[in-house]
Amino acid sequence: MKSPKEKPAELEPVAIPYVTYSKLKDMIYQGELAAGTRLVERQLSQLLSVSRIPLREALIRLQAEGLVRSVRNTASYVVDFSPGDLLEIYSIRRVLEPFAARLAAKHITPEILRELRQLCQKMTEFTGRPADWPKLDECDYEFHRTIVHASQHSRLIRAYDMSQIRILGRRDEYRYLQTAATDAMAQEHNKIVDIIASGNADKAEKANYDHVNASMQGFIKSYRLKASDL
Amino acid sequence: MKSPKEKPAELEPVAIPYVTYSKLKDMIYQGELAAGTRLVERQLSQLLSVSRIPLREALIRLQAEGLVRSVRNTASYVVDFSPGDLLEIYSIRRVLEPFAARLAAKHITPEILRELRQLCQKMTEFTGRPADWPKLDECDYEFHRTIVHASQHSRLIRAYDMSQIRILGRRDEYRYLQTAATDAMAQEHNKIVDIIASGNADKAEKANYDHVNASMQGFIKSYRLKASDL
DNA sequence: ACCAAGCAGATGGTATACCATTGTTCGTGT
DNA sequence: ACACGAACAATGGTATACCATCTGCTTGGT
Repeated sequence: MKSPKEKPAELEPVAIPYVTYSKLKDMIYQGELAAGTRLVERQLSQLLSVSRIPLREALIRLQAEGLVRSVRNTASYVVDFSPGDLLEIYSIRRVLEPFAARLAAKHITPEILRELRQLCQKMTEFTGRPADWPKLDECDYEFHRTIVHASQHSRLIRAYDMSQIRILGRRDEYRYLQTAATDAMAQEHNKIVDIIASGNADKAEKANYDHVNASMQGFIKSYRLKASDL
Repeated sequence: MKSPKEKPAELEPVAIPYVTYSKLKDMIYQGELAAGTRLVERQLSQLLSVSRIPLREALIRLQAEGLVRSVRNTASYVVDFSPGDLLEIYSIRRVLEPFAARLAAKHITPEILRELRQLCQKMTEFTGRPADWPKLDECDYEFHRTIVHASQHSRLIRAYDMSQIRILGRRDEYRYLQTAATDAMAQEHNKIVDIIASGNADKAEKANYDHVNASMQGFIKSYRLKASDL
């Protein structure tokens, strides 16, 4: 029960540096802070109504995560992602996600399963409608991220979260997506959930590999990249 | 050529927060800061002759890297690694390193190759001598880390560096190592280098997988763990 | 007209000081 | 004797201020 006397102010139940970090991260992924933007500390701290200390902590975290690049005694910049970077991201996904799917198949719970099915359902609302493809990509990211977290493998989760995978949905390379491809993607997601639900680790691993690989090959084709290095 | 007039002091050519971070990291991996140690900021900053600001930056980085755990408004502690954690580390190695070996086989240069052979050579000095097995483990780590860096895959490198893989050499679980096993390990390293030198990506991937898997199985056996989850 | 040196403003880096929170100890009342 | 609470000590969190460095512009000389 609450104490009868009023609490003084209940200042900030969550840590200021964390919300600052989250806000900046969202601003970057939402494109509000475009690639290459110079991040001026005093300016940003004023914008977010915090002082420079917690702001700097947020920047350090973003730097560790590879979203911000800092030049000593000069400035920090929002990193830019080249097609080569995106290929790197696809290739690391192709390594991490199948393993995550394997573990998820072993640790799956009804709650997570329900969450995954909801994300699948939500995704079907956006298929076939080009205008909604950014939302579809966000949905795609959430789906795979959920599987990774379901792996309960802390280092795998950290590796995943530090790989800027979410940026794939921020690019306009979904121009290679065809209406049919979005439907296929949704169906593949359903298939992956079914396999995870069945507990078959080997099949889950392969299904997730094939799924990512398909996206990656589409991306390569769309950008006419050479994939021989990966 | 140097300027004729004396430079004032040439204060700190490298960033203070970075050397602080490096020093703390080494102290943790060398066991100088044991698992569970409470890290008191004022105390540590005095010990390392820096102020709290750069020290805190170092702590933030270590926290992001998973070597330090911070409790809000209370303290930071050096993390402790359970056998389950070590198993996690082996399992993530088994995912990351084969991919790294695959890429290394494609990007290998004579310089890197020479470095790898040197590390192999250095390792043979320690095989069969139980007293030197900690050094051998450090050598082992350097070897695999070099391959990972040779992959030239920035996200893979970051994932690897954030997975506390070096801690495997800090544990005393090399009690499962037999003299014969250390020789086998050195020979496997040589074999991996040869395969990478040959440029055969598939074989390099498999060789590295088998190598890590062997260590992992030895560890599982030694600790009587169940490996079914991984 | 162009280049270089230096000056001034902007900005990141760090030290200090103060605030907030937590944990502990000591004292008081039942 | 025990339990509760109040004050204090220790310590992490943050704001402010100052220092160092970099940048760009201005000015003076060739």
